[in-house]
Amino acid sequence: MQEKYSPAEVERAAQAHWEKTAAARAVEDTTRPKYYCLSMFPYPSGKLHMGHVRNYTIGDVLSRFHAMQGCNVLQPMGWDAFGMPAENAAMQNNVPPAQWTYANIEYMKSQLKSLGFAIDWQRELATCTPQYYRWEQWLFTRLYEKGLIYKKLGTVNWDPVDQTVLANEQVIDGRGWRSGALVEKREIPMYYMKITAYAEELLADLDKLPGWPEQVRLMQKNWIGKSTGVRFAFPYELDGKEDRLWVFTTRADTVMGVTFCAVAAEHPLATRAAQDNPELAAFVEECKRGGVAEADLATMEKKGMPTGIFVQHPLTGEKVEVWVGNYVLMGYGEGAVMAVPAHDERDFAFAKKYGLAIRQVIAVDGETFSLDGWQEWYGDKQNGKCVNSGKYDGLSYEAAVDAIAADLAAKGLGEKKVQFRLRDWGISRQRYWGCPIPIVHCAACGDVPVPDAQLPVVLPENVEITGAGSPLARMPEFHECACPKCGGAARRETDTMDTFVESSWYFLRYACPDNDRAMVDERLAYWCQGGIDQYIGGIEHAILHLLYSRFWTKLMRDVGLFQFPSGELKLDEPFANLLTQGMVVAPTFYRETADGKKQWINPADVDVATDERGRPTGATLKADGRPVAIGGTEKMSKSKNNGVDPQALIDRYGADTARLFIMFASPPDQSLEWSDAGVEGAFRFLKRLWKLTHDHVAQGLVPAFAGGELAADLKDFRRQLHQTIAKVTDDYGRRKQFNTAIAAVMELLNAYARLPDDAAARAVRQEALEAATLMLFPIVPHACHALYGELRPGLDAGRQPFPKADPAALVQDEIELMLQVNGKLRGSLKVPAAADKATIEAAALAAEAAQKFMEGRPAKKVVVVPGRLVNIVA
RNA sequence: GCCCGGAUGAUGGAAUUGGUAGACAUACCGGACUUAAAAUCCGGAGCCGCAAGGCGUGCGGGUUCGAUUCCCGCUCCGGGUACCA
Repeated sequence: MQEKYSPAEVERAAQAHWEKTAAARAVEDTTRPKYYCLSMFPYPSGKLHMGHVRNYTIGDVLSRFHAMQGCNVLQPMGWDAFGMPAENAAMQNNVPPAQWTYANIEYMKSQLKSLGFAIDWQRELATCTPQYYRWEQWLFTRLYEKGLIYKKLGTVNWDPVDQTVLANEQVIDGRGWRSGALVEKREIPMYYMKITAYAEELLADLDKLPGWPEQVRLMQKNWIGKSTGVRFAFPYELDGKEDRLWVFTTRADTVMGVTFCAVAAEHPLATRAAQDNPELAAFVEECKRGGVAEADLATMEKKGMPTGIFVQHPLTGEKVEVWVGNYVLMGYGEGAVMAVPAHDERDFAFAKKYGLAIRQVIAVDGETFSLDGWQEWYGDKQNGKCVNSGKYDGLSYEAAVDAIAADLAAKGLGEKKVQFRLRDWGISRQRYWGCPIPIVHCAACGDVPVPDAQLPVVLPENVEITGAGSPLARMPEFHECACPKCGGAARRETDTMDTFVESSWYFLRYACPDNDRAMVDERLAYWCQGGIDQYIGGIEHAILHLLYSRFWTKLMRDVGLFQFPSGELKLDEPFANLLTQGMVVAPTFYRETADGKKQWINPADVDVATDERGRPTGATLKADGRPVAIGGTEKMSKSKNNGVDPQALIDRYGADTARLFIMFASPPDQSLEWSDAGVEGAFRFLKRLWKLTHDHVAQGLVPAFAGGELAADLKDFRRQLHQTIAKVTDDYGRRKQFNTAIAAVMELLNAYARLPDDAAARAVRQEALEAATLMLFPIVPHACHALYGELRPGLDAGRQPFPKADPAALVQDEIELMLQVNGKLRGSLKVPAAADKATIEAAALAAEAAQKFMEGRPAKKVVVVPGRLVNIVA
């Protein structure tokens, strides 16, 4: 055995062995329990970053651990290959997106391989290949025919200079990122998926997911946002025609306090009023400026202007003026809201600003209403009672809502309605690098889905990206086509799909990536029975990706795709267990260019000066020594250029050290501020493990301890060994917390190093090293493969069962209890493990430390916590 | 703005169900080995205090024999906010 630990050699040999034995190949096998361990597939941005290493190491640890527990493990990997960065790169470097993407995939795959993950590469898929996306197009046409996909207008960010639609990320302070032009809202036709038709089920089924973090279920619940309210109308007459202004409210109990209504700039009433009011027309135009991101809309200054149009209050008949408000959005609900300034904080601020009437209709006992400022209780549903509300006076929230809804219904002006915050999913993108939407537009036949025989609609790969409009729209060879129905000249849809669509079903395709006749086949029924056993990915996907994936699984179920000749796969929810890893965050650095844009600089290219508390005080660019600005600490991303490439770490210390270090740095669900301080420690630990094994092996192998009498110190050590096995098993299996598992093994090896250097200890040493290498194998598989091979020549560490704790070794005769007086730690006492409560109490009261701090007072109470402590209250 | 998290020594973190706060590491300090250094090994260390002891888990309150853990109110940091993925 080599005396020195040399990771490069060890890792090359272990990887060659796994390659030769096809160790990671997953084959359906009904004789063993399956364990489908899925990590979120990466966007091929160029290089791996630390977030990837963390994500995929967690997946690999769980995969390898479960394989050692006897499971048939599937750990696949693929590429979320469509997306915007490829187009940006194309503009910057003049390389077609496909070429850039495939080159990135090749490099990142080599990085993943060098990290030694037990991935079944035969199942690799990339979403940008027609072999993959043809099935997405195929399902699209099915859903279109079922009415689950439909067309309507949607609002987008429009860059008037580049003549293109911008992503929210590309709108910076209301301007286009490249042109610097003020962004406008524009309404364009888009395809929508009817996710709202599944809102009830998506909400209810959250209860079927005990293996998900409560946090994520709560976020999804709030996102879906089920609320019961009242949809009702304000009647009005305009231009000689009678009509109704519809609104929705969850606070129908306050309807008597309505003093005005507000509509979106695009609302028909606003459009009509603007016709003969140039000032209002200008305001409507102003409202259309700016982007569509919710965060911007919610934080901007609320502005409004009266339309001069009045509607009738549905209960009192009173005249209510209609305003245009920049905070009301056409796409949400009715595009109009009722305003009750006395009991809604936003309406209150608006009314104060424009001097509109504020009418109190809710009172809470002991509280005094004032028009001067907003108080929390004004919106209180729990304790409020109606006042100034005529016949509704004195009613509680629920009683008032019921009575008012009934009265509105009697007049035919409204009814109770369940409403969701969740909106239908707009999937059209005016971009090139995405899956083409399989629709043909025919003047005679309308929108015609592409027939199966003509699928896939292949995305042309040799294109030039200019950043202005969609290249597909400029390619007649792509969009000129014959109508599948009538054969006449027609135009192919040039929009592509949201890339969230590809990531909504890739995990099902891993079961059968090679099937060119069907989207999924029977193999799905094997791997996905009961759901995917473990899904691991970043918490940033808690809502969108996970909600869309849940939705698509239900769609595929309802299209009948889970019915196989061998039986039906019952699958309502794709992911049985979810581990959301915390973000790996890093500081951002930038310089402003002459035209005021931020140029992001990688942390690796920056020197940071800190004060004595380690806080950054300034930063300079390594290349020129001149200062750079320090931005926020954010998740590692391509757009902020703050990703840290793990390659330098792997090259210097090896994959095992990188894996060990990132697992030891913090528990997986916690966010992690990147710093490589401590990498040396991880490397040192592996060197130490190597040396301890070497020194033992050099004295000749002995059989592992298998029973018999031991001296007290060896007995204690064995107890620690088996406690460690129990703890590590629990940490890997139930807790999924790896830093504490590593710490426990470190402690074990610290104790090992203190064992006496005599013949009696050798069998225990053998037992401990075998167990330690197997316990660490899931985290540092290369080193442990080599070490175990030295300890047990001819045996393959990865194929060994995980060590089992021996209950006999865990037995303890005497235990130590902490001794508290009045809740403060004052000493400890040793008692027999079997001692009863009375014995412990007596021993505690007699203890010197207890006597001293009781200062002669009698014990009022003695609390005994078995196995832990005694607290004397004196 | 809204929804969801987080905050513990100089640093990453531990304390699993309300029961020894600071395990295990990093950095630091001291010692051994060495001509010397690196590597390695051993030891020290929350803060205040000579000690006895006191204080201490972002801040302010509360519940409890006992609170890092539960409740109420804040501050700051991170994630999401529907076209970044």
